[in-house]
Amino acid sequence: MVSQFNPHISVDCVIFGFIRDRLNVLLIHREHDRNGKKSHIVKLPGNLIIRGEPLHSSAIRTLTELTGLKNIFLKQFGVFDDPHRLEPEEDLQWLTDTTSMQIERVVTIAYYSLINPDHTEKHSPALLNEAKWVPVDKVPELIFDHNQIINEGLLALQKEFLTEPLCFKLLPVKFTLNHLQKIYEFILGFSLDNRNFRKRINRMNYIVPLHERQTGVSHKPAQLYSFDEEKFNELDVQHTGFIV
Amino acid sequence: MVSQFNPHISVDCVIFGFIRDRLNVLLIHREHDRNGKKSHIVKLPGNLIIRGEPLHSSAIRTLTELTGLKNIFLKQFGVFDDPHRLEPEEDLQWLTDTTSMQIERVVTIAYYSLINPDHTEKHSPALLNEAKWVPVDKVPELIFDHNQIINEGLLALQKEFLTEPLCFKLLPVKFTLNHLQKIYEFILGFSLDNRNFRKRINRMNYIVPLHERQTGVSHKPAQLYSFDEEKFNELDVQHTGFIV
DNA sequence: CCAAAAGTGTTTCGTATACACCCATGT
DNA sequence: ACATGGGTGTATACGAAACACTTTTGG
Repeated sequence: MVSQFNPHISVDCVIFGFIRDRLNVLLIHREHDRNGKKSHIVKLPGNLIIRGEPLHSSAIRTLTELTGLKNIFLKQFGVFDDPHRLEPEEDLQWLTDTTSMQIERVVTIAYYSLINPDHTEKHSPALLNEAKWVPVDKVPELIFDHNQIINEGLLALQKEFLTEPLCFKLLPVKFTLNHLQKIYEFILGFSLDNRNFRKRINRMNYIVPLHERQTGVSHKPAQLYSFDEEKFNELDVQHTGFIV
Repeated sequence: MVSQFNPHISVDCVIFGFIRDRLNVLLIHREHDRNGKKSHIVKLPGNLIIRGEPLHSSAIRTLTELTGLKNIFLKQFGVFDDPHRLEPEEDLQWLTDTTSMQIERVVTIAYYSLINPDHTEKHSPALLNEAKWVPVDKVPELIFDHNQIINEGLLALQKEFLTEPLCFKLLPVKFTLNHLQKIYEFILGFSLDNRNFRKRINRMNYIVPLHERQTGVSHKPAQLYSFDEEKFNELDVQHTGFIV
């Protein structure tokens, strides 16, 4: 029987979500028994592609299984092809065991994805079992080159955050300006002046104040805003330096 | 006998060079006979990778064979994986004929490269025969999805041109400011005010005037400049908006 | 009334933009 | 002397940066 998988190419996803003022990544934790020897592996969500499957579909498949979300933002940011990336031997063994395939070399295409964890299907079996949110600055040692993939994904994200309106993928539809600012500060790694930040935002007519305020907070409730994507796209200005 | 090639993964290179105020791409022209039927194909430089070969090495191999250049700037910008990208049938036939391999599906990793055509080995056999410089706005119909690859490479180049000092890869070591400006204008697709452009350049202490001027031109000879990469790297400023 | 976060204005400085003419060289 | 591209200065306007206190709510 010929396997449904293409054993030469895989897709890995770095899924970012912002939880309590910190950027987190979704990681898969798995126990593995081999000849009675137990090992615990932590890895990025991802899989060998199915024969004839577009890479993008493979990534979507992985994400939907994990989060129950449709319409996920995905961005291909790199290719990891080191011929020795599947070492050490025991990690490769895990892969051959779980796929039951002879694996020679796998080139993986890496995507990052931005989601709002509040929107995920909290009771998806994957999220309850294997998948866990981990702050980006507390990622443990992962299998293969997955630590490197996260690092490069983060760099790509930081770079594109400067010029594309990616922040709204991490935010709820209705958000406060301070929440927006926190996301920028964390991802760019430096802090912004609150007054100047708000002045910049006010100049952007595609970030629109709603007739609505926060509720249930024990302090002055903040004005809620939303992102008007249509208005944003109308401006065909070159977005060099979005926000900052 | 097992082929040396990995029939699942290839590398294609979009090689840009600036010739007479225009951006050009290096394309491979090849005649192909099949059962007495001749066809003429035009394609990007690129190949199936060799088993166990890093992608970057494969790209370098292709480029060095073509241009005789060492130390070539290469940037991976995309992955082309459409399961049907090798259609139509006759194009796929060309590939199976020339590789003598059974080809199922090939995912290609695309790189762009920036070179100064003056530095290429003019008498390299490849440049004399198959390879030809073609202005980017006059690229003919290419095999497979190679037109799309060029288009996306150009978009990636335009984007990165705004934030990285890529221009110097296209220029000779000693260049004039007007030459630099022409490159920006062509690649970004709009024109720049000469006086304001020079003012910006003057503020960059890593673009240094030499004690040397142009010779052999029938007009006022221009001041020559060079790029001081060390000085540039010392500034760890965020280069949002390099030049423009 | 206290804690906690929201929200607000002014000044200073630097850079972006717009714009038109003279200069040095080869032929 | 003319053709060709090289090279220069000023005035205006807008946005970036720096900076500290008052407001509104829930507990």
